Amino acid sequence: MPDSSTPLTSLDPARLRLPEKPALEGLEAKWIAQWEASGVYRFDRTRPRDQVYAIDTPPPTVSGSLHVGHVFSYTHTDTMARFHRMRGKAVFYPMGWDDNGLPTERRVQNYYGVRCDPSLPYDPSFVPPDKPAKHPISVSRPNFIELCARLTVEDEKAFEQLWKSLGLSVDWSMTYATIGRRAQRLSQLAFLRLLTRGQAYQLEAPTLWDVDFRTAVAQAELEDRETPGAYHRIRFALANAADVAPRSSPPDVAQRFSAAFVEIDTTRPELIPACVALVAHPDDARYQGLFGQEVLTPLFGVRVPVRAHSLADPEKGTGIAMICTFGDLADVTWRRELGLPVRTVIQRDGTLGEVAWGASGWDSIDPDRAQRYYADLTRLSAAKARTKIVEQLRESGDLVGEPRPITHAVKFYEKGDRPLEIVTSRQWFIKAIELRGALLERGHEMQWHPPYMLARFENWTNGLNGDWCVSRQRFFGVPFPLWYPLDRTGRIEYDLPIAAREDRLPVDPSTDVPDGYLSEQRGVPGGFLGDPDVMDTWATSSLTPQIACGWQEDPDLFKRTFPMDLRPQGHDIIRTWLFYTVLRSHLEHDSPPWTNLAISGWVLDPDRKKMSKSKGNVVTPLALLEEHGSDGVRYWAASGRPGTDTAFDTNQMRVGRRLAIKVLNASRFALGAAQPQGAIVAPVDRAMLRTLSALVTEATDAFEAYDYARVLQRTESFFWRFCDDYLELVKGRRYGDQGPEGAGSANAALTAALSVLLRLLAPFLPFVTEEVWSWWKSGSIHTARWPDGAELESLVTDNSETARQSDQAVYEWATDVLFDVRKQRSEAKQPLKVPITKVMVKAERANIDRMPAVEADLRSALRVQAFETTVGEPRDIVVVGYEAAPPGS
RNA sequence: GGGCGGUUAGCUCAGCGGUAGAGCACCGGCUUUACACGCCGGCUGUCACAGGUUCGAAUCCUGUACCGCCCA
Repeated sequence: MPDSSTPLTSLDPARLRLPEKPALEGLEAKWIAQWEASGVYRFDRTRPRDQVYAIDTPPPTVSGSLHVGHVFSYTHTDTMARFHRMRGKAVFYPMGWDDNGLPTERRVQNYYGVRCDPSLPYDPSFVPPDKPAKHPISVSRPNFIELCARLTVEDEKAFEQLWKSLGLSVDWSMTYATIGRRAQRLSQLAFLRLLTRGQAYQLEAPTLWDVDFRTAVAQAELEDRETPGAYHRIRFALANAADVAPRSSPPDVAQRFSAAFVEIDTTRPELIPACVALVAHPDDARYQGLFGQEVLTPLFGVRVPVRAHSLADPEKGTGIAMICTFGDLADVTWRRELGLPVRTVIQRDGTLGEVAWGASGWDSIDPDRAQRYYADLTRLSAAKARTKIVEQLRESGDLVGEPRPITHAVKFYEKGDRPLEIVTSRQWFIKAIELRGALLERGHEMQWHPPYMLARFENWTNGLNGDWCVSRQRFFGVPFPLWYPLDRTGRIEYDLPIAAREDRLPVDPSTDVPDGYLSEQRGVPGGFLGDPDVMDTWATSSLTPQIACGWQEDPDLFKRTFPMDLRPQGHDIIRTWLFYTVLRSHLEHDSPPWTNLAISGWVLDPDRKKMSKSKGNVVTPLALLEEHGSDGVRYWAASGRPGTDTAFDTNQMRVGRRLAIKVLNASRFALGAAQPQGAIVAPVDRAMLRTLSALVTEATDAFEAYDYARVLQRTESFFWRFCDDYLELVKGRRYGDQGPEGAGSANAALTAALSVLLRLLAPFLPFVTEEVWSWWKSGSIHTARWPDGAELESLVTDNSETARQSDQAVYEWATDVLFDVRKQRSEAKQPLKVPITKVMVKAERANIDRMPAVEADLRSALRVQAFETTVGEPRDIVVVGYEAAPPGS
């Protein structure tokens, strides 16, 4: 630390370099280059764990664009990083890029005009066309991933430039990418460890499924959307009653048995062919007689039982519902708990599949009739099939009344456009549900800033309804490091997965060959097949602490950085990134991944809506940085308190820019005539320094508590009063009005205050503070020691309680007089250059006694020729007159 | 339906048990030797509403309303 031993008041006139007219323009370019060259933000990996401050930076999605929301929250993190660096910690502050996953996949497809076909072999000589071809070119998964890597490298350069412009004090020698080789290796390694410990398993089960992306999705990726729909009242004939009628009776005959119908309400009538039972609440008096009986599905004539289950809601519709394969998650539960058969009609592409009515599992009392109706539904999407079946039901007389439109919450994949279906498929899962209690405890082991964000985590953890489905039927992602043997008939033996050896990772099972096999054996009986899926991108992102800290790669680094000190992130991804990272760390390290969580709010547009690209209200950050200066933009961002949503406000950026300019000018003043320096003896100087000392203590405490916004607010507020009152008050004295002793005191106090104020502001305004620091100090302000209150107080000889109170009272009295006289001058509309001839001061004895200590300062600051004092109350300060304006002015 | 946060000056927000605050906006004045990217001053409020606790409530408690978010 170059400056740590330099006394606060030291000022070497020989090295002082003051610009004529200081300006903010060009400071970003100048200091970014300087910082890079000198390596001020480089992590010192020789320091022991307790001297390290490790930050688990959110890797931004590179295929998207950066927006003000990023600028906002990354600035918060940077202020904290800078504080801890100045506190003497070795700050471990790497940057990751999240290039893994669907958004990149889509961007690469469009950019190069390719599509991924995982069945193709790798083509090492493949070169993408200059322009996308009319028809997409099919490429292998490794080729596709190469293209993803190529494009994301470009995106990452642009991101890095922007982050540097913003002044993030990241160590740019430590970056990682979530699709990079290291991240892939660690994702696969961590997965294999889970598999070994039985914490990952595969299962063929009903899973939430997006029919457009044709992939499974996890609970955390769902969102409810209010969607228009309709209740359809459908009648089911009692099977016994229907037996009375001829089997092929036309609808009008069946209607005669109207007493023998039960009516249900459904929003998904297209699932009637998938119906396996009806269900009502066991206590529902209306249906007691029906339990155990059978009914016939309309149109298809399938006998299904009526069952009782407590999950059935008597208040909903008619209180009795149909159970289908699968309409929603309740259907999945009912099927499992009631032991019902599976009758799947919805396929993975979202259409209704072929069914052979009358065949086993598709029994019907009238297969021909069922087939006739069903033929018109086959290959229709669920939505179209719904329209069609409503016509059919109306025609058959099984639709009671007309559909009643409603709006209801429907589950969607957060990136999807159509409602999710539930499809039975083989997927990999990581255990989570049995760990709920342990994870809640982990939540309590960490410090949350703000604390109430813990409730979000608890809320989510308590609401978990299944294990984490981690397999995705996509391409650009980390593949599962697994193959499956094929038996003699070519059947895949899922129960005997072949795991890759750890020392081979990362592997791509679509091109790599498992040990003991030849590549010719891929896909042939007796051979093998690679697992075709990739992992959920969160399965990689949930390992950012392990990736950044070098788990299983750099044990020395890992020991010095893990568990990390801080995870900063947005509250929108508590249930995903935060939750999964806690889960993985719990499973792998039996520890929370961090000690502190700083949760940022959102940036809201003027209509109080979240700023987002889709809403078209995003401002490009680069333009903002150019217009308001990086320090100005950072000022706005840092005014947003932890966890609080904050309005996008260019006005605040202007205020921040003004603050930065003020720092330049005030510094120039403070340093402009800083000789002679002497003992700090004037009461106002001592009072100012003690107030500043209290500010330092408060700021340090607030920063320790992650309340950076408070530090900024308090420091700014002090700084402005410092400029407007203190600087004005001592201006004449520091120029020598009252002799060398008075000047020496003022200059020493000014120098010390400036040194401290610059350092307090450095985490927020890194550019302007570094610039001013460079005028008179060696080394970077960003590695200078964070100020400390005791050090400031030590400049003042007498710190007795009496001296404190007395100096403070003198300072307050001086500012009272300053204010009263300024006000009268303003009301009299007299310019400052016109001297006031006399001010009559009537006040309490104590304050009159304080006059001599400040009178000379006040005379100079206010241009008062004389004060005339009398003891008395009430206090009365009166400007008696102004000197006549000089002739001709 | 459950949970969390919010409601303070025209706007953005701080204050969270002791006489209502800041910045911006607005109005008036001032070239003042650090700064006109500035300085000095002025105006602005049933602290959402209703109860309660307290000598005293914007602040603590209970309830209501509205806004936002999370979860089901």
